[in-house]
Amino acid sequence: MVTVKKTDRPAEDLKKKILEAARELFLKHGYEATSMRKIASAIGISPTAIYLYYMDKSDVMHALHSEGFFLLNSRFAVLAQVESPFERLKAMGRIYMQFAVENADYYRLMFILKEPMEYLDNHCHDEDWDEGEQAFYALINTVEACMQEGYFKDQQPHEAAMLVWSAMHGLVSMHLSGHLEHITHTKNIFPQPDQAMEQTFQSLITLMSKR
Amino acid sequence: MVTVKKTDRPAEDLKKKILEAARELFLKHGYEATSMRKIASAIGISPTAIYLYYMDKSDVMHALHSEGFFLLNSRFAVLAQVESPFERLKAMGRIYMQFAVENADYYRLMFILKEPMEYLDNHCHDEDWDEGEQAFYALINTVEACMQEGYFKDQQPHEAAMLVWSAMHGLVSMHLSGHLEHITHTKNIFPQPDQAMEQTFQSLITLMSKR
DNA sequence: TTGCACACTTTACACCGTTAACCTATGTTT
DNA sequence: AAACATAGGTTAACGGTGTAAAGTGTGCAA
Repeated sequence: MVTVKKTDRPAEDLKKKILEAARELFLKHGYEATSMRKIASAIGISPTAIYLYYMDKSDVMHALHSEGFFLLNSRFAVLAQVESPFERLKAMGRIYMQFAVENADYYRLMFILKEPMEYLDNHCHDEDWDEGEQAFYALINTVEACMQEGYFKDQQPHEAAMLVWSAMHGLVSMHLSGHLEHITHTKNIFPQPDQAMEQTFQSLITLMSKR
Repeated sequence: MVTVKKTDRPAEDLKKKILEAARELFLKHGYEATSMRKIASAIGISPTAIYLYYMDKSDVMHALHSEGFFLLNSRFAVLAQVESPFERLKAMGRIYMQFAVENADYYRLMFILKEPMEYLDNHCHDEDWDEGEQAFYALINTVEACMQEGYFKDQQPHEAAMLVWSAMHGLVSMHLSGHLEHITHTKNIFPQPDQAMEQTFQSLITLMSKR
């Protein structure tokens, strides 16, 4: 028989439904509020049925983890349009920042929570982080191009790239954790506390602009 | 009777014992592995007895949170010896980095985990974060002094200070989460992956050195 | 002696991730 | 057709979590 089987893989069908339910719960209520039991009841199956398709909770979350990197890289795609290296670097930072704010839970899963990282360590297939590494390579290349225009003098490309990433991650994660707002709101340090992240980002650009 | 009562405040005595047990468990096994039941059994009381002295788990953890800030500020004390503003800034960064590495769990509790922050928001006594804000003021002052020597040109002190803190926090938290090592080890980007954090720190100093 | 308040325990509830055992419908082999 | 095997679930259970409510014993005051 050569006809396409309707129910070729009902299994994979349920796997998708599980992931969809997990994503919906995760994006609505965050990591910890997304339990195996809730995922299961959302699609009307028993909690243990999930274990037929995923090894454990961290495996489910890892699937979302990968989705996040795909999303981020999709956003980075527009950077190909930006010719000037330094402008590209700035745009990259802005996209990164926007992604983190608009997809806070994804960001936490990708860069802050340790569970997906532990999954990678335990099940040791590194190809899953390829999307992440790919983005980092793009950053290094952009930094390298900036150096040819006189930026980041006396620096190594990979070190400068890591520095930029660190600064952006630090800024963004302090915003997401509430520490940034806590500091900027309680005392009269920042004239416009609401724009603390934006202003700090500008400050980074100013610092990097020096040649 | 004017004699000193032996059991003047057995209550506060037990409160201390609870905190000691919590600290020991926390520093040995981390936040999540420190449960109310384990704390209780460590000192031979029932789990619910803790609730006579602390509102909930986040309250207990908040006590350790405060300890962490006290510890960090103690380390910062030596900075008074450093006269040169820029040298002081560098030393501040190094101390911050060392503190994070040597007291990873404290650092997570202070700057990454959201539970202690939620406690502050819910129980709204801001004086607890004073130690944290104090440290940030010290950073602003140091940055301001650096500016008088020509550093951080075209920047606002509070913005530059926030930038420095963001960069340090980003660097340190990516180290603690394992992301930094993951990136630097898997591919041959960094010649000496083990010193990735140190080298990125140096890169920050190089960037800040420009006047 | 009675009564009461304090300090703590016991019990209980509603969750959690995960394992092991069980069921049942479908399809295949004998 | 009858027996069997397997896929694709289920139910029950274990050991854990934070926390609320009710119960208990002891010391002290009236």
